[in-house]
Amino acid sequence: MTTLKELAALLNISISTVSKALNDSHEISENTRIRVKELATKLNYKPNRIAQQLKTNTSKTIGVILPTVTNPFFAEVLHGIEMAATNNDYDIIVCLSNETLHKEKRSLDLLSNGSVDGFIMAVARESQVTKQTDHIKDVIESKLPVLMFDRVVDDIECNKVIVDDFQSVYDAVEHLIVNDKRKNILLVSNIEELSVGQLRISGYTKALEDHNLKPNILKLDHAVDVDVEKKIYKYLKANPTIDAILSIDHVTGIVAINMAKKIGREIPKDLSVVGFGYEHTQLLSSPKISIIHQKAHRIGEMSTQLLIDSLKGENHKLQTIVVPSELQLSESSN
Amino acid sequence: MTTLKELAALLNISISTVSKALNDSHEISENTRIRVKELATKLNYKPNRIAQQLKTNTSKTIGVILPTVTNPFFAEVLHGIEMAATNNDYDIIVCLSNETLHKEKRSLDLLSNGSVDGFIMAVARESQVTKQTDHIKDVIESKLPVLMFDRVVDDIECNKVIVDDFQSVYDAVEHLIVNDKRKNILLVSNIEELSVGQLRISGYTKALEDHNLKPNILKLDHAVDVDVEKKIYKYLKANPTIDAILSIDHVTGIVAINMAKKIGREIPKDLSVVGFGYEHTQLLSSPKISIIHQKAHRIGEMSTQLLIDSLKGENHKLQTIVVPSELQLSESSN
DNA sequence: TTGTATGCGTTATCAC
DNA sequence: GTGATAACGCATACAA
Repeated sequence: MTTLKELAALLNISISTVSKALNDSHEISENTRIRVKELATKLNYKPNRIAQQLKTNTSKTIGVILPTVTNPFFAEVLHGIEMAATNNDYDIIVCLSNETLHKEKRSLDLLSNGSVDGFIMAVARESQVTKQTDHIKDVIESKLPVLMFDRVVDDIECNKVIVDDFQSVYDAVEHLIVNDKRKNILLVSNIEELSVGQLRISGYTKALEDHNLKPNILKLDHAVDVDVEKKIYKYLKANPTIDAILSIDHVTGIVAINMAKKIGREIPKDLSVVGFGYEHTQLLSSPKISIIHQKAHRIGEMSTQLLIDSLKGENHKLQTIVVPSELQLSESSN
Repeated sequence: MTTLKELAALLNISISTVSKALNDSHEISENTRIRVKELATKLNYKPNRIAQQLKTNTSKTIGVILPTVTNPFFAEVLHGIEMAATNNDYDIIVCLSNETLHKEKRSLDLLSNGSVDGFIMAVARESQVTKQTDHIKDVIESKLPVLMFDRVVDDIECNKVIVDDFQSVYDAVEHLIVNDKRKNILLVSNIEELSVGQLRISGYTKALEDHNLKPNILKLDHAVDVDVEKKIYKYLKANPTIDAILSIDHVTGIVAINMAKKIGREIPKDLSVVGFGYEHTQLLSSPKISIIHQKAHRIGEMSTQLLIDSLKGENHKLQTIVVPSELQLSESSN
């Protein structure tokens, strides 16, 4: 890699002159500036990022800590983060907690040494369930800003970007009741221990209450495996009065459609199915599932922008941004 | 952040003594070493990573450039990369090319300034289609090692980790012919312009040739949208003699199953369906699709290990590793 | 056993 | 308009 020193030596001028010339300092003469720049491009000089970082004590890098990236929600969020970061000339270092406390802790710890200027994270399942979040507080106390999205710790004060989990489910359920005239709505859940799961269940329960209907919840293991099919199949078979299904994750809704068809129930005639979903979710089911589409990409973008703003000191008051979801109904034309 | 200087000042000893003590140098007395370490842990001292990087001229960071991360294949590869990197005490900086040449170029360029010690990448669609790969060659010439996986540029010499695209499809097709007695196998393709797509098509064509059958290819736009359903539906309707479908991506196979059911074809009785797939792919279809399961996670792990080995100078000869896929048949028990 | 000095590549302050 | 010098935080060769 070419350095300032090398350029200076070749041009027989001092390092500082080269530096200034490259940075378009007014002190430098037109002549030398051109000479310097020519040689620089010729030798493909690039300022050493590490040295700049040491000098300025900022890394222009964001640490991104995700529970997993094989879940399409987080993948899409990551996409949004990457775009926004790039647009602001930030890099991202990505760590995956794999839903474990210890990996999350380790990642925060390892990056809290100047590697990053701040963090964007969604809390690992284990941390959230066991309510162990001291490691996150430590980071914040060490003056490294943390932005939490989606899965959020209530008693930690920091910028947050969340989804309207309660409201979006409430609205979807209400739509099932009012528009589709459903009375027996089953909720299928495999994430009831997460903050988002609880919010979604609350939205469901409240909507039913408000319409004097009673809730009906089928809980599944959070490890999504083949058993899911069997359990849903059995349940639907045993409860033929179910006339709508609300899945609060992005896969059991599709499974439910497949199982219902197998039993011979007509969709959407005798059964409405709503799930959470993303880009291609609807393409994978036939008849089409209705989805609560979380704007994952947007969540990533907003999180990044909010963190970077606070990094620039443009935003000192902490805030919580709610990104609304969109209810995408299946087109009955299918 | 605590620094060596601060520790030294508080202990009234020199910086280098502190440094040596923390690094367990034999030169330092038991006594001071303990004193130093105690204070260090008390003040939560962490060596400034940036300074270490500048000093040692290595970043212990790998640049990972992916075409996208919402495709589950790349998401799973990323997971593997992250795990292997973490195990080797490396960080990863992730950039997404969004399948474009210019973003890929930009990412390589921006990180080629000391930010990373090497790259792991899968070539963007645009770069591969237009055969513009000079930017990659430039990086390699600048002595930054590049490892390419999955989508690979033949005339670039570097370490590579690829999938047995040709062979796995060949085997799958042969299985359809020999075991399932299929004679009219349709290939559904939306990635025929990618190297991997071409290899998969070759495997298909060759297998048919070897059994004196004739190929039959349905090409779709690579933008996966609702039209896919209609096209597949129409085709199946118009060609009732089709008795097997091979999808060379991870979504059109499921769509094909749904459309075939709609037409009334029985699976797997009169129609076998094989696609590419990952972790949860099979869960999303009913009856189960058979999948060629690429070991995406393993591809990520091996890529990372190979790159790190070469970084350590343990591996000077370039190699190409082929990671075999696994044909996962649908259990007819469903 | 401890301390001093130097350099990594850059930027910035100050003197010439 | 140019250059010498210091500093960022750390590691290490060398001196004491």
